[in-house]
Amino acid sequence: MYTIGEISKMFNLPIPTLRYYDKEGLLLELERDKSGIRKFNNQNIETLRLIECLKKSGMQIKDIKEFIGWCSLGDKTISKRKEMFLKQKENIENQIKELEKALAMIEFKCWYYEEAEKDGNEKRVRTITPNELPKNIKKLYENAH
Amino acid sequence: MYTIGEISKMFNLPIPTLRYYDKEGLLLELERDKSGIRKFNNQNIETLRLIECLKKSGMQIKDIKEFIGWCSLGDKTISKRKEMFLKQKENIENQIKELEKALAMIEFKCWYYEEAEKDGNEKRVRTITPNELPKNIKKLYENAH
DNA sequence: TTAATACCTAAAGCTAACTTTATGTCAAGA
DNA sequence: TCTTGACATAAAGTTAGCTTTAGGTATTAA
Repeated sequence: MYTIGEISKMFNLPIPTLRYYDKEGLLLELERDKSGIRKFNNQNIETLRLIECLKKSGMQIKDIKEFIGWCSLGDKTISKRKEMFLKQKENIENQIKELEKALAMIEFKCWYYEEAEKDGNEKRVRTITPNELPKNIKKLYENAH
Repeated sequence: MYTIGEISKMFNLPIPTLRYYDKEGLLLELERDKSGIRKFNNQNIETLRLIECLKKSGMQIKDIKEFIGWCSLGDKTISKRKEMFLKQKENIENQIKELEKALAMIEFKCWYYEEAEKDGNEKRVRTITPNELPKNIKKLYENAH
């Protein structure tokens, strides 16, 4: 059993954030001692790990809460929960694709400014047409557009 | 030259959002006609493409604005701009790594609920120890932890 | 000439996800 | 006994990034 301070260090989350998650209904099974102090068990830690993962993948608190609610309704919500994870999987895959497109653009810009820095100005590099670009840079340019 | 309505459709951004970007100083070189109507040229469109990319990669408006400011200061800010893109490149690479970790966790959960759905309950799948997991699933589990 | 449409501004409003503040309880050490 | 530190609550405040509202101008179509 862990106190809120210990969990705060464990997950690198401020104590008020943990209390906020609790208030929002993300930690349904969280117990208290006789004087009202929160006691986190391994189950709660697993839940927090999942919350961490879902948040990192961009899911909103209210949707995480909905999922947590389903969990507490037992076996009859298994399909719903599976569907949610399948959707979230697609979601993350799309995010990764989008980031990879952005990365191509940024890498092109890195090259661009590398050249400009060598020249001391942007004159030459600014007027290069896509066809004159080095092969690898051309690829970046195309991926970004 | 394009009107704000045309640009709105082109980028799939609401008109007020474009006006907001302008107000925030993200579209420094934006011209107006005699009656004050915004006229977007190809340069502005390039800027919007970059804004789109930087936003997609999680950069804040105020930082994009700072960068736009550097651009208007000419050659003496070339190194600064290069550094910004190098930092942003790392940033995106980290985001992708984080998303891949989250993806492993989510894929594990997909498998978990697939099994639970077959069984009609979570009993069996819940009590499987990491070592008993199928090889490919074990990998997901480990990547996620 | 009027009505619709597309533009304009300033300012207020909104939402998510915290974060801060003010106030209070409780247990342990000096 | 008193103070310190870790916990608690409710409620107000914060921030980013829009979005909506209210009111006005200018051009075109009937």
